[in-house]
Amino acid sequence: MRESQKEIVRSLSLFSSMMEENLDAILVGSFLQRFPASVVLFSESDPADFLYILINGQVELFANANNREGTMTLIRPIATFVLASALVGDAYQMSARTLESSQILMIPAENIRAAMRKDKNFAQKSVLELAACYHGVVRAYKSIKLRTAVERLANYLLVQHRRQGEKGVITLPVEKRILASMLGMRPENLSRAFATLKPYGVAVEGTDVRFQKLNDLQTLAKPLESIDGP
Amino acid sequence: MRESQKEIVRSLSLFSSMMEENLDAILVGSFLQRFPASVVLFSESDPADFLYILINGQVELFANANNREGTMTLIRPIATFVLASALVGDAYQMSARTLESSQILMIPAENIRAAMRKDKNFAQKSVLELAACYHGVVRAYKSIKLRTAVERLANYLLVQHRRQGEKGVITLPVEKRILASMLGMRPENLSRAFATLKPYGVAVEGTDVRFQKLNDLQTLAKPLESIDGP
DNA sequence: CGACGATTTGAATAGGATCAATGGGAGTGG
DNA sequence: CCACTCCCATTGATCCTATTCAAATCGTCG
Repeated sequence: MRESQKEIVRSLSLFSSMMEENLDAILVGSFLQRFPASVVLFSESDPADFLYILINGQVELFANANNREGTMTLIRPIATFVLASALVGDAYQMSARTLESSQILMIPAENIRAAMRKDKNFAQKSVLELAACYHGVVRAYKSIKLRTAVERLANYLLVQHRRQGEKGVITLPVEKRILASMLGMRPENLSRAFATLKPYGVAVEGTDVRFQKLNDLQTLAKPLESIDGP
Repeated sequence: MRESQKEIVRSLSLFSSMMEENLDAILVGSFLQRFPASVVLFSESDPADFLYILINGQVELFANANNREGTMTLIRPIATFVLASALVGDAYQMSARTLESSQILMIPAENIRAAMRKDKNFAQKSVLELAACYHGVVRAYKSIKLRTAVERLANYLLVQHRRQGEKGVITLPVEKRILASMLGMRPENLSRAFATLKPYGVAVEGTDVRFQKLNDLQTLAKPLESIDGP
């Protein structure tokens, strides 16, 4: 484990205030690996042997049932994923695959559990991190239960617009196929949802989306802080 | 706070191994209250001032958006709810209402946060509890994303059947109206879903449901451990 | 250039929602 | 105790959303 990698780990709030020796202990047996695109890192129900940290690239967490597959969430750097499973020590709840070539740090889950037992501060940080994860799924759950496909897309676009700096245009961070799955629809339906938003000033050009009537779009989307953030 | 109430709290794994003095400290300012049915305890976006413990009765957590309302989950005794919000100290993510007359213990959220800072063991237990909550929402999210309404109902029935002791008959623990909302459908659609399951040996008699062809029902439901539990 | 996958568009279908009407209990008040 | 009311549950008819199947177009990469 090189110093530079340790600094990356420390940049995460989960590890930011961890004592040096505990952080060193966590990183024993960890390894950084580069995966090409479209590699399955693990599958749901595999024993959760590692906590993952995405250093760069992009990862999709997805799930299968009844011959159907759905994107649960997307991970972008720098962030941990499958923290809950690693902390509890049971099986992964979702599968993961790289969407692009990605550098990923893998930390033995046992190290994480040991740290939780030993390091009070880390346990507290874990509580906050897990609460944030929980919050995120609850939002996604509300969104799919209470909104139509077009509303979900409209709100997704508005959230991205805010995150990307309110420039009147955004770049979709993933393939539309994946975006469709994340929003709980088929690719065909996403195309049609974009078409439905055209009268609301949404102009799609490849991976770029331009907004010409933000007020109209907001009126349609009816964003809620409890789902879409502040 | 009477001794008997303290014992109830201690019966929860979250508090089971907490030192006596810390438990006493948590319960300062807590109060036990009986609410009639259909009382809203709090609404999403209210500041999370309390951790709730349902002693008896039944509580529904629900959410609103766009004039629609949906049941997020049901709480049955004895269990805490809104732990994540209480631990983090921001707003509730869901609203809550009693479905029956219910006894509820309300613990000031600040006490919970103080305990997390002070009591390493409690922080660890909180991690496990939050991970379990997270797991639960992920299951619900998978279910609604990957299954049809009939499949969700079939799997719900099988889970209840297991929980109620595999007797070939179950009693629905909630009104069908609420069950429908929890499964992400309209009451009318739940009726039709039950009708669809009739050829699979599902016989509804009021709040009782009898199973006459469990194998057929399982074949239809295709239950998965990662969604429906072991 | 050629092949492959992603995206879009069209047509038909299926799954749920909505609207409307009826029946069935539970609780209330006379 | 009974009539009345209200809400839940069921059923039918219809509408709307989203999926499926099919085909055409576009882009990218080898």
